[in-house]
Amino acid sequence: MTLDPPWQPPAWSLDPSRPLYEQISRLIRTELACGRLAPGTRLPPVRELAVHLRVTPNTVMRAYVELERDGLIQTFRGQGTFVSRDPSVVTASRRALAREAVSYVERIAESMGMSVEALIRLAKGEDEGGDSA
Amino acid sequence: MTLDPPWQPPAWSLDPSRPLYEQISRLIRTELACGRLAPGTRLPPVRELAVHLRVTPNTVMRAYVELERDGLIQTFRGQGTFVSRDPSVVTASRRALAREAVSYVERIAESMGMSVEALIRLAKGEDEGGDSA
DNA sequence: GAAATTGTATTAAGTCATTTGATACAAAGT
DNA sequence: ACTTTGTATCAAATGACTTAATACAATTTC
Repeated sequence: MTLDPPWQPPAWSLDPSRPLYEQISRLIRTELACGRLAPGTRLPPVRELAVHLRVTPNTVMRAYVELERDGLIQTFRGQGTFVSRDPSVVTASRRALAREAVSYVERIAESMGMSVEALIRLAKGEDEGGDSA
Repeated sequence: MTLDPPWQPPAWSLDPSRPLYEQISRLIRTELACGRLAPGTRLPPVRELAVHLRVTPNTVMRAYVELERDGLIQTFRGQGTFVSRDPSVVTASRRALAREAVSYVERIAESMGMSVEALIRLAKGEDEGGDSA
């Protein structure tokens, strides 16, 4: 019995706007955070994922290294790459992604001199003033 | 009577993480959006701002071109560069910045399979489940 | 009109991160 | 042994960004 494909990336979302290795690691990060990638799941071998994503094994490797540096995955020579079995890394990853995104809007909101809530309201279409009364 | 400095950038916030011209245009965009840069205000000459920011006139020019392409500023040879007098561009710029930031979090939230509100709550520290009752 | 100011255009070069491509080695499984 | 898989290294190509220098064009100022 041959090994069945361990996990397939959900979509072809690699664009040249940002580094490929970053997009790859972010993709896996997200899949892990939302539970579509269960703890302990085996990831595709670097060579295989490289072919699938049309990049060099080196590039996939760079993404894997980054993920392992952050404790999200573990690699074993000859065996493969696996999502960490520690369930806390999932929640940690969720938090990290959430914090990253939210702190981004917070930065923008602050530079524009408004609250995040106001920023969202503004984006959604309501007027901006607040002093219309 | 000599021309007094038209407008001075608020802070030295140029880092190598992103393109310089992008940071410059974003800076002006933000200043315009939050009203610190009034319509019709004259911007520093490319050469002057270049010296002030320690970059090449070319780089400042690239930022100005980008801003003019979006209708936020207008340039006149021999006169200088001015913020558009059209007050609607301010509100449009506000909206654009807000939309950009919010759509970013929306994208992240969606990829994580949650709402923006939940994402913010998660980032702020409360638990994620919601089934804790 | 001459000079200064300011925007615009062009060209060559240099820097840097990213990516490729190739190759070799190391550890685990069969 | 042989295959699979991760790891390491190196040279090269690519491309975006930035610098630097220079010249030209329009407007203001003298």
